[in-house]
Amino acid sequence: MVSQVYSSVDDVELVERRRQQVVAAAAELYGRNGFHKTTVKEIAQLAGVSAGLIYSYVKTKEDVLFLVLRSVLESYAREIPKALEGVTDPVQRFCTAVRAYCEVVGAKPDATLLAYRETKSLGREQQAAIKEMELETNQLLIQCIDDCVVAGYFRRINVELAAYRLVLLAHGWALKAWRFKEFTTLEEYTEEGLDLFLNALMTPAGWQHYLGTAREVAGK
Amino acid sequence: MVSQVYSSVDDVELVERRRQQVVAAAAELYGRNGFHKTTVKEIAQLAGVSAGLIYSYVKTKEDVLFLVLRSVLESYAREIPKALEGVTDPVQRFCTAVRAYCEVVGAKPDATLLAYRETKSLGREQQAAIKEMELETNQLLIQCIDDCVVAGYFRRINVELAAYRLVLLAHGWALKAWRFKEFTTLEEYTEEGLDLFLNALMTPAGWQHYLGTAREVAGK
Amino acid sequence: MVSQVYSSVDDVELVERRRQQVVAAAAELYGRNGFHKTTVKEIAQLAGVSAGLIYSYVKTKEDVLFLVLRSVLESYAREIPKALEGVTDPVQRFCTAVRAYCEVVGAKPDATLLAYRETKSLGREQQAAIKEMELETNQLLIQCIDDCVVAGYFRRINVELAAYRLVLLAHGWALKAWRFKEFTTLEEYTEEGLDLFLNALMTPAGWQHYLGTAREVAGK
Amino acid sequence: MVSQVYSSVDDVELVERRRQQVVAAAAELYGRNGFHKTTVKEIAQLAGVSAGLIYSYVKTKEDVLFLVLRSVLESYAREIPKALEGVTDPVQRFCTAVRAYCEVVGAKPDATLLAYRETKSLGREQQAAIKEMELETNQLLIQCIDDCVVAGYFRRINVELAAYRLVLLAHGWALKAWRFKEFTTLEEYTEEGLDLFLNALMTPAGWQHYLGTAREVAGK
DNA sequence: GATGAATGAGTGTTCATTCAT
DNA sequence: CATGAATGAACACTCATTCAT
Repeated sequence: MVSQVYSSVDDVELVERRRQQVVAAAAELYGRNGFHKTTVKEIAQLAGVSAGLIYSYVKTKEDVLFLVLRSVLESYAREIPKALEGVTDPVQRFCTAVRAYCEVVGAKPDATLLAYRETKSLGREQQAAIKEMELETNQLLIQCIDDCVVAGYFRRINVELAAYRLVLLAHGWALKAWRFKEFTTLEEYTEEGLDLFLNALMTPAGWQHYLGTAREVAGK
Repeated sequence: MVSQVYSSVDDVELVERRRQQVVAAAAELYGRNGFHKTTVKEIAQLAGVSAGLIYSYVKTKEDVLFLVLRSVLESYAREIPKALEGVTDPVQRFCTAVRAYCEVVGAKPDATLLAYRETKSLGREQQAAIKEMELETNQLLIQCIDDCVVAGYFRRINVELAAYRLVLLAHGWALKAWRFKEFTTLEEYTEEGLDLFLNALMTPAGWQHYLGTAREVAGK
Repeated sequence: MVSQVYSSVDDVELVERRRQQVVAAAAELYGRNGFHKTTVKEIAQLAGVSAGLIYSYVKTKEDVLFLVLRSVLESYAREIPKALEGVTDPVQRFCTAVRAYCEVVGAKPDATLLAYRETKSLGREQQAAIKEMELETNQLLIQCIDDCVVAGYFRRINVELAAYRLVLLAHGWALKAWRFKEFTTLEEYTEEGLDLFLNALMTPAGWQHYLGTAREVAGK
Repeated sequence: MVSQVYSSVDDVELVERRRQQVVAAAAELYGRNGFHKTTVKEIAQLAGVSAGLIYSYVKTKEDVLFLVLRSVLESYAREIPKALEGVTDPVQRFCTAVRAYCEVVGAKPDATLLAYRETKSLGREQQAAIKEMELETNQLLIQCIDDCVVAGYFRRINVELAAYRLVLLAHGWALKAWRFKEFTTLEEYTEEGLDLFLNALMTPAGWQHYLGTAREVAGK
């Protein structure tokens, strides 16, 4: 389903390496000046290659944007599962996922902003591919929430909607970072947000369980 | 403080009328194709005027974007106070403000999206003017929250941060409307969101008061 | 032969008055910014009329330039004969004509420059009309020189060529005024130039006559 | 001191070649239709390149004009010293310089006219650079005249003013060529002009020396 | 006669993309 | 595989000119 980007070069490893060069340069410039004001030549220059070369690894200017956005979304899809590794308790998994998401976004807020701003600059298919990837990430959160619901820790709520609220919690940092940075930190923002959600979602049984595991975690 | 846009035409009423024409057409096209892919000629055509005429009411293509975004932000600043008219109870005012914000966003989600996507396409000064307007709107929410805190109905929390969470609640609908529309309604989204916040913010005294006024409101 | 400029207004006096307004404003602006960089609106504004009005007295933008240049050339054709009034001695007439030409040019050097720069911006016919007027002015000089030749005061030379050298003497001040002003005056420039020509043109009889009349003039 | 024109292409030889192409085409068109009426696309077409290419070798349309004018002024600065090579006698050097100047102007009268007409279309800096170059050329004449003065051949006159009169002699041909061609030749125009100046400038010692060297030259 | 809003053709300039070397 | 010169389509913006009022 994820649409591929054509390259005239066969050597897979080289393709990967060159694209990373280009994507890094492009991400930098897109963040600074936006996609439309960034020229292919500028990207080439910052990447240390010729303008023509880019077209050996990509068919259009928009492909570069797609590669950049894909790499952002991939980092989400990579980091959250990584953070969840070894965490088994449902509520802990939920909290961990939320924190991980916020942290990934916090590490590169510009990248998240870019996705909001420029996804629409892609062609239909690539736009769909990006949305698809976002849905996959969301699925991770949905799964976490659902596990808590099934375990009786969370109330029976609209799971997908709840997941989106968490996504907005994470993305919200990026969207308003220019203001937030003036009076709070990512951690405070995340923890308070998490607290807000736990208050709203947790069942009495959930609280009992949560406080128990929290004590346990603290006891280690 | 709000930066003005130059017009070579003096007749204030005419300027207003023509700009509305142009802004309406531009908003439509920006929403459909984005700011950069939208041609001044396309705007002129949709607005039913000549391309040259636009430049009698605006100095640059970016000015048109500014006028569009300004009209969006103005609708926020207009609708929320309007909804609050005659509402005196602090908690009711809070709820009303949130609902009004969500509704105004829900009425033109594309416009809100546009602000997120294209504000950065403006020049420094106009960007600042837009942010200024956003802060003014936020101030309305901040005031509502603060009144509740002062009255003892809300816990003593970081008021501005809370306001931003509400802003994100409202904007969130626009940001993810493409998905939300598939499984929920604006009203459900808003009410559940509001509920979530009330749960997190309200003091016991607040609840007591709230349930009282709610009964009263229902009793009417 | 002199091409006319069409006006939709009949009242001759009004036409004259309006055109003077416009020509004065245009001359000022052409001198400052050149013909091409000057817009009709700018001229209208400086002239204190509406842009549309200009087109009641003129058919095209180039007509305005033509009127400006014509007024310059007319001032030559007016001032030189005026200076010659009452002067009867051939050599004195010659000297007077040259001095008058230099003075007219010196009074409005920008106008002369304008003629050099922008005559080519006119249409064929108007260009020809301007050249025609210049030839008429030159004819005045030719006549003066020829009278001196006939009287035996000047050597038998190519009269028209000599006339052109005098024209270039006069125009030369305008062409290089930016530099001349730094180390000489119009009068010194003129007198030295005249002296140069007299030296080259005068016959012995001419000198004898000239010194006699000069003494006479001084004696008054 | 001479302001440079930016080129995005590094290969010096290629830049030189392409610019010559463009300058030749532009000079032709400027001479025919003037700078302002000449389109960049027209230049490109006549030069046999694409419109976009011009902007690899030049930053603005005005840069093209500057290159054209610079090449004209450079030809003056090149041809006069070249003609003076091997000529040692001061008066002969003077005559040679004047003749060379007239000849180089006569070879491309349109180019000289162009300088008069369009220098003002340049930006401040480039205008200054052109004037600077003109002053350098004038310096050549000033030197020649001064040498004659120092040698006692010429009277003690305002050397710079005299130089300018010679410049106007040379340029005069270009300015009035449209008329001169009808009744004289460049050579006649030049020689008569030179004669006029020699008559005015030379001392008795100068004449004696001059007639001697002239006989000598004729004797060869 | 006078106004100035409206028109729309025209142009300088940019930049994604190609391709000969 | 890599370069960068060359192309040419596209677009913002200007301004002479018109015409309804």
